[in-house]
Amino acid sequence: MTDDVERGTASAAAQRPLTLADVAAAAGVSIKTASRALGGEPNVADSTRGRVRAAAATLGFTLNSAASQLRRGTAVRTVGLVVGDLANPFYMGLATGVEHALREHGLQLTMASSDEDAATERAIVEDLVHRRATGILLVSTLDEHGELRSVGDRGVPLVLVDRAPSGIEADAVVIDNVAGTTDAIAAFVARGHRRIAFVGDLERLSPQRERYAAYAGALAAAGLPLDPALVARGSHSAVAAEAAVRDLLALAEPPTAVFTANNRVTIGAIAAFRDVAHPPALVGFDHFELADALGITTVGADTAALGREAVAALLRRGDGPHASTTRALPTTLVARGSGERPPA
Amino acid sequence: MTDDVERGTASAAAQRPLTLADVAAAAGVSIKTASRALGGEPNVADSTRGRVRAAAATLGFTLNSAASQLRRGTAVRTVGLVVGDLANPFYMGLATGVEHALREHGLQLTMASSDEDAATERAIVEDLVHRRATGILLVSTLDEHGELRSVGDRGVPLVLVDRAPSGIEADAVVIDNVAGTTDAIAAFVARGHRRIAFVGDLERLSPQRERYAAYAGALAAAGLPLDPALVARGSHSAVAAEAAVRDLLALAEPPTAVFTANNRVTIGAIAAFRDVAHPPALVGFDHFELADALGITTVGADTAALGREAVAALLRRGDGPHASTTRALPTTLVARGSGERPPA
DNA sequence: CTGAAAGCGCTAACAA
DNA sequence: TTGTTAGCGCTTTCAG
Repeated sequence: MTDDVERGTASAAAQRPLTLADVAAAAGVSIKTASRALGGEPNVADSTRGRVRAAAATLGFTLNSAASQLRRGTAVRTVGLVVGDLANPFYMGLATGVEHALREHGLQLTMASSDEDAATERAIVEDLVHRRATGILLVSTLDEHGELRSVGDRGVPLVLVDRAPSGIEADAVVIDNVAGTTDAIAAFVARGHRRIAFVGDLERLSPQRERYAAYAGALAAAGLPLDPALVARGSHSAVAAEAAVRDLLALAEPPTAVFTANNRVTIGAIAAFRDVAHPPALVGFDHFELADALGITTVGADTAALGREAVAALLRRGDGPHASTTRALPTTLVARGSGERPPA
Repeated sequence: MTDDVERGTASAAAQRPLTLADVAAAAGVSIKTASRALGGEPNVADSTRGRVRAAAATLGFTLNSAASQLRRGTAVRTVGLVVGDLANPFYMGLATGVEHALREHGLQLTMASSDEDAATERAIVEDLVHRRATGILLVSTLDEHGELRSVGDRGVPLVLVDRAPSGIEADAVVIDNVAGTTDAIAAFVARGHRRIAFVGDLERLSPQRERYAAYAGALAAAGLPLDPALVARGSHSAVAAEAAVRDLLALAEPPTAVFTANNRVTIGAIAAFRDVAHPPALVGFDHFELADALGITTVGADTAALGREAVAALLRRGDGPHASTTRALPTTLVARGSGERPPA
């Protein structure tokens, strides 16, 4: 090791971390005065403040937030948003709504992705609790949320987003999946479709289960049979969904209408339809920016509103204990052509 | 004070924040043993660890990361990614690449949006510096980056992403905007286009300036005049871009080809073309998921690779000082139909 | 307006 | 395996 040599050089960056004491000494003031000057407190002579700031800049010093937080007993108010996939536009709309709502309350957002992995989710949540976050908004990848009780027990408000709580009393903000799906299937039925396919994402995700159940229910309500050959679940990527839809199209009796249970699956269906002369009718769950340009009929909720509601629930919880609530956001069905095609 | 009275009540939530001492007392061990048990250190009897954990759970205690961080002198290694718009898929691809690269190095990601606002950007960066982040990846909304010198001076490695540094020596990872744009315009020219429009985002963003300059250069190289009527800059939303493109289409001599200088502008152009029988050729900068399904020719870089490169640059910087580098990622032109339409 | 002393909650060092 | 002591860097008293 050549540490000593390196240490010897005069100018280079400080080896020992700088503290307020160093700045105070350099500026010729007491530690407390330096603290006041740098912390933006009043009652410091302008000249003193300038001298301290200059010294800090010269030395390359910055306040240590861990120390000030410890002494103050209160952190910068920060809310954590934990999602499953940073590349999914659904979460991005959510994040945008969350951020704007937080900004109105002077709260900071810090966002992390669990990559739909339970262990990663746990680590992220644990870190937020240790840091005494002002709150946590969680799109949980867990099947069972009992373990999350400890979050609230340790004083950090938690709101589950998009996925309904299971095995726990917790605030949640979700989408009215049943109404949305029922509307979509009913519209198909009204147009005379009788062979309506369902293409979904992973079954363990509660919105997917709700959408599937609503699909089955809507068929039953219309007196239509639920044909297992027309059901494809578990496509967690657009590519997988595309393959699933191709399989449906290759059936001896293909569906005349396809319901895709989230945005990724819808993208897959669009890809699968590309070279098909007379594709089935298509309605997808989740709105997306290019649906308009593509003429794709979608049903879904306002994701930014979902984010705003989640923040509102969090702040309500922070105000004091009360019964847990689950709010379901309404969906709208937006006709853009693909969903209105008649049976072949 | 009525502390004694309050303390006397049995059940309710603690008023005074809990500390390790409370847990240690409840578990009948010393503070240090409690620390070891909860901190996951070795050399604690399993029975002891269990007792301490149970006590902590009962009391609703969790370690205070500010205190442990202060004592340890080192935080959880966290990298901050600051982007301008959480809803832009370009940033989401970037975030995905960043996250995966960080995960390989055991680093955590925390992400925040400046909303393209300079003051917000400053506040976020300042907070990351105070928290002694392991590094900052910044898509800066600032025109001039001189003020960011203090970030590095205070010991936090900084890498500028997507936008070239100005007025500062700093590591940066950008896209080869000149090559990408030149390729796109050259392809138009090779197909016989002579009236090629440029539709861009805000001029103050350096990638936009580079793309515009490359557009002008490519026209000159082909011996074509730069017609100001065919240039529309400053569309920061898809809606604004749509209007700009409509204006171009309404010209007495409309363009036969349109180059859109980023993904948002491309979306606007697609919308503007919707009801047009014979739209001009279109090439857009930035790849996007639905380009395939829509048959839109795009030129762009791999955004996930951009994120990985940014992390690599950050870690290199963290290893020790060296000359600043700017790396430009190569672009590819992907023909999907819209760009290959001949002049009307 | 400025300063001295105390201590926030935790963990590194050293015992035992 | 467990306990004792000291102190991380800052801000809060309380005095000048």
